[in-house]
Amino acid sequence: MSLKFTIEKKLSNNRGRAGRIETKNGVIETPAFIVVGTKATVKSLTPEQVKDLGAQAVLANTYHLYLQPGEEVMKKAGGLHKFMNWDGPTFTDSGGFQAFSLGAAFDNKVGKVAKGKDEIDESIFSPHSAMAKVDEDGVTFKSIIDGSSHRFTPERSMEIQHNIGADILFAFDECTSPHAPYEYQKEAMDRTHRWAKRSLEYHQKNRSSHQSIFGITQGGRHEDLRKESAKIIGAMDFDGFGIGGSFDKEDMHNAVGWVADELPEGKPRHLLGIGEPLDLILGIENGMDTFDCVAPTRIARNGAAYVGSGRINILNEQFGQDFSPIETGCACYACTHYTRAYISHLFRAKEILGATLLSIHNLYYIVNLVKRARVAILEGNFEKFKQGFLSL
RNA sequence: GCGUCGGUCGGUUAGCGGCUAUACCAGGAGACUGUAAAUCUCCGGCCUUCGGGCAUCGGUGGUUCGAGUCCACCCCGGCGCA
Repeated sequence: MSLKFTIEKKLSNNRGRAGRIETKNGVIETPAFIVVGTKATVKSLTPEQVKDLGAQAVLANTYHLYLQPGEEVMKKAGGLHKFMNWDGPTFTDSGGFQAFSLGAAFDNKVGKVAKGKDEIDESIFSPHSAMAKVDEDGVTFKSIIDGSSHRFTPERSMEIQHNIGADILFAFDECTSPHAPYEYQKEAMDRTHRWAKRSLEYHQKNRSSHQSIFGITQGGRHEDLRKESAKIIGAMDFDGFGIGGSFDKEDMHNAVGWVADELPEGKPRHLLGIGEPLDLILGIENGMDTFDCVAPTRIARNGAAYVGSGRINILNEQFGQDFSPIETGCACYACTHYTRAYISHLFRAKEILGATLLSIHNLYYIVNLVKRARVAILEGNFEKFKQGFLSL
């Protein structure tokens, strides 16, 4: 096993812990927010900017890099680190999320996090779309670039991930819709377990020495499924675990806790695709070590910035003549050099620097929120830290 | 002065006798959770008991069951000729 995980300190009254993941390409001090760089780039930022704002690792995507530029280019380039000039640990997601985003989510425009049980609507669920069809052996995708057909199986996803060459890989899974009925959640979960076994076996036979694999647990919003999945995946010989699938917003931290209790304590746990401030704090409290999420960079490109415990839309009329920083007191590059009025102007003028500056701020905000949680755990005042955040 | 083409939301514009007058941009607001996303949604004349109701296409008349659309005159603008 090429990855080393050590726990430095645990919360006395809850599941949270601080630790470190050591990879060939560097250390991740946990809990940590992993920045998403789907196509081997954190959108609108250079790797130096990503590093300077405090990020420790990036996560790219197998589906996207397979389509463009293709695994041969990734391999010839010497792997993801060299190709994108990222000096640090890297992850690749397996393409399993695209089974959802291009499948059940594609036609209905639904997210993986439902706002509450009242929002669940099984009538808008269908397991497939014209863009992604799941069967027992794998997923047939259409290319989002040119519509051509492509086939992912667990073995194929792992092969591509080996060629991309990240440090931490994810087993191929099926992410389902929060609107899927219980029966389908169970079906997708059972299939994900079979795929996990196949992913692991392929990986163990074919991996490069520096590469580790995380298995992904599923189970949607159902406690029995979540626990069952964590038990089964947790018993497999993975280097760490991803917690995937859909959630009830209000119940997410509970679901994460159910899973954490079943997973082996000595291996790292990554909460896939979760990254709103409160979700991060509750996730950490409930035993999650790493996170990734597109939200900080996506909402940045769309003009929103994290401040305090909420958000502002920089395009709002009131910021046009507001010459204060995005957030007073913030130490990020954007806040120490630019005003809301300037960034608002950049967005109105459709100048790309606006996206860059808000991305820097949002990533700094999120990365540092998680770092502060780590420090709080190490210093034994996590509860105070959490209450401080909640009172904002 | 004559001829000609045109005047529809802040701008550009569709509509060429019929039912709810288009679309894009600018403006206002909201959403975004393992990136289909520098994207998407909503608002934008007045009144409303939220079911709707009443307006509106430069102006005034007219033709017609019915006019942004056809006719007459007027106002304004572009172009051409004097």
